[in-house]
Amino acid sequence: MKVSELPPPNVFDRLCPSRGVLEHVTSRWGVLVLGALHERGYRFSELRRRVSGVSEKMLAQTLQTLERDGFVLREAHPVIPPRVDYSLTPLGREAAELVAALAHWSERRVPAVEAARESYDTRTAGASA
Amino acid sequence: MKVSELPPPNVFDRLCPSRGVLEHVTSRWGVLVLGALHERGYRFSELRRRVSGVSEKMLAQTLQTLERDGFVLREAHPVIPPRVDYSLTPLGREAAELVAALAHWSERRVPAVEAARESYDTRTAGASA
DNA sequence: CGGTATCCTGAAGGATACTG
DNA sequence: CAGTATCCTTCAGGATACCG
Repeated sequence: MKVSELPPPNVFDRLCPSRGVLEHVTSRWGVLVLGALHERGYRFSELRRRVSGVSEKMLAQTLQTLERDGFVLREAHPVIPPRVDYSLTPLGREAAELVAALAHWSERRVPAVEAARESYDTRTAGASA
Repeated sequence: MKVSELPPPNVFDRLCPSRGVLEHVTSRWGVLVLGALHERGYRFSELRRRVSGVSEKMLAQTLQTLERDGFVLREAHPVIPPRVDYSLTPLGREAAELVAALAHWSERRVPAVEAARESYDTRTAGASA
């Protein structure tokens, strides 16, 4: 007998598991952690400095989620003081490639976006007067 | 005289404008709206059905943000009943390409992620016993 | 150093009602 | 139909304190 026919994954479907995967990868800190680890491996505190603005709590939480999803490899070394290295798995590298492309695009397009905002604000100004 | 030397945009910097651009593009509903509009233009209520789970309020708010950033073109037709068409600008299409790639990747990798989660949960089970 | 546990606040976001 | 306005709830996420 054949395996049951599952509906094809569809991120636009609220209940599809792919929606959750996408949300983890595009989460506020997930994007930046993947982007950073795409450069190289980092220790916890290095990563905390690299991803400016992230709290210890959110970094730990984000790393756990990414590790559980199979994107991040966590290596704890039993030394004193403790040392934990984080890096990407092959699966995580795939995600990080795409995310890094988006990050670089955002950096490159800042001027265009700022121009669009100014234009929008001008057009919209006093519309409610 | 030359224009002032601005630091190169860097998403890892909490204060860099590119961080905000990236956050708009990767926001919960922004990703899906860009992904949907990448397929074709949509009317408001069509879009609301396409992006399952989004509320009227969040869809309107997301569209406004994306329009202001120059990603989305809004065309209101003065007819009764009202009709508004949304589509991507050239800039928005660039973002949507990248976002759509990420969305499709998420759909394709669901099995790998689910396997990783199961493995993680098994490894982790009873670790606190 | 690399976390976890607890508490607490603000902002995201849903439900509902109303309008052009 | 395509919103806006209002209210209310939930929860992401920051601050702090503590542990292995």
